[in-house]
Amino acid sequence: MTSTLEIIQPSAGLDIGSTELTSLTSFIETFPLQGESLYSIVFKRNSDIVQTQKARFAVVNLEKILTATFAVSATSGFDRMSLRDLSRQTGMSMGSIYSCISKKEDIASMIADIVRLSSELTRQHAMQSDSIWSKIEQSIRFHLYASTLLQPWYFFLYFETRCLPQEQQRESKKIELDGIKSFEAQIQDGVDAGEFHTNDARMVANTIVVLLEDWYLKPWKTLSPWKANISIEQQEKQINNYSQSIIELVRKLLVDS
Amino acid sequence: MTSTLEIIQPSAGLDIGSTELTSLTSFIETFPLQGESLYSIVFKRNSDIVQTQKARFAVVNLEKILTATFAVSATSGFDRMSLRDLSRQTGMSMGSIYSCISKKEDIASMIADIVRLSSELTRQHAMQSDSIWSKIEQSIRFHLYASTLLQPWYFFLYFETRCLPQEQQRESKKIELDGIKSFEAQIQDGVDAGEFHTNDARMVANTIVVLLEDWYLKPWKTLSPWKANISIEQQEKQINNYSQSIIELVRKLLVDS
DNA sequence: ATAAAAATAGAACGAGCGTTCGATTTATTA
DNA sequence: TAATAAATCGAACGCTCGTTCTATTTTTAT
Repeated sequence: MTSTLEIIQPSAGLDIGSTELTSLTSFIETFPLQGESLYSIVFKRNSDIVQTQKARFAVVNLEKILTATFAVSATSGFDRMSLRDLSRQTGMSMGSIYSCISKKEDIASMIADIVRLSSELTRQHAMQSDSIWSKIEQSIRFHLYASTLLQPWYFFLYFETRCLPQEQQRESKKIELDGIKSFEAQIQDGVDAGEFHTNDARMVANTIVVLLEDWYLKPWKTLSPWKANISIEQQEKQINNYSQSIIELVRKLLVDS
Repeated sequence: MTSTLEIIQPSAGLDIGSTELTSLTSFIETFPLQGESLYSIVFKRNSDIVQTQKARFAVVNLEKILTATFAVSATSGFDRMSLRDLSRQTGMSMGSIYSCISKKEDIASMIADIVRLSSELTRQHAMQSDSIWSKIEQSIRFHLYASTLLQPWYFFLYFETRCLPQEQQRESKKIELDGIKSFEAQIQDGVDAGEFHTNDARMVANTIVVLLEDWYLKPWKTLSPWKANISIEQQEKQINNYSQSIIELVRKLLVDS
């Protein structure tokens, strides 16, 4: 059996479009990891684990399982969530659940896989920009958009990393470090080109990353009160406020004085 | 039985000194929540739970239990840590463990209690400064010092909040929000007094808080490579670097331009 | 409509959990 | 030093967990 870790082939057929992103609405038009196709992707990328053969059944059941996992484990944690809880919440029998997974841990692995894929897409998108500043700005925007649409997924991976096999735990840490390094490199490029001024590129990079994390980790902060069924327009407004706040903050740290 | 939550009486006998803090070394001289006395405090504050009567035994055993809890749950999480793990790690029998606690959850409650107490001390300390800027700077320094000495405690509470009873969960969230509000109010004071310039005091406050959290949450970031037995001098150096970085960052956001 | 294949159901199993409790050892007191 | 109290021990209990497995139902193909 191939480990989930190895199956990551982010560029495999997924197109993220090439336009400059300026709104959540336009992001939604191109981002592949959402709606029904999200669970189709989960199904395809875990075909070695999922015993159910017909996509029609698998996609529906994976959605049930993952949605219920987010709901239950957000309050009680993945370890405390029993598969009987899951069975109750989804209305599926044990047998059905176990035809989508081979063991409980698989659920966490599938989630981790999608978040890693999303991170990979973020990186790819940023590389398309030409100017240094635009690269930074687009990285921030794309990350905020993606982590908004996939909020429960990002949240889960952050808090339940310890439920993954060690290899995947290390991979998750690595992704965060890569994110910091990537911002740091871009900032350093700007400094070298005379566009920015700072003597602590890493600190600025790190600040960006923790502010991005804060967005999906703390929906309860008054910064972005996460209501159940908030309208797209309101979401657009909030996310624009926050991305503008981050971008202005970074500009102050890099450009002023 | 009194709930752990109600027992918090931070000012009860604990003196935190009144000098301006400028180094970890000087902090260590006055901070009460460290060394042996830390576990004496744990014992006293949980006398309604701990069945062991003689402090001589209780303090030693509480230290064993909590130390082992930090070690085991840092990698596998509190839920996965069985009391048999704990028994093996501490060399204590089940009976001994259960004379310090009445149920597993008590361990988490005791830790939460100390972190809350530490947060309360931080707030008290900051209020002693006279100038606005000094209040902010001292809050940052005190928080970094305290969360360095109590790193496993802070880390545990952040990741294991969900193991606590709901009432205590809410209390933990509240403490973070209070921290943000407190910084925000101080910044706003500065703006009103004409000392600072910003149109987003909350964003700056929030940035400070997430950077402070980052310090104890991510010891593996190259920012502060957390070695097992790092010398006090090295720790002093690292913590000074980081606090200077935060303070300079805040200064740029509030003072420049 | 019938036969084959796939999906679903839920009872059953063994392992490991948190917790209890009486026996035993160690410490304190007179 | 004997008597009492406190601390420690670890086997035992009941329960819930992840997982398995066979019978049954539903879907698909002929």
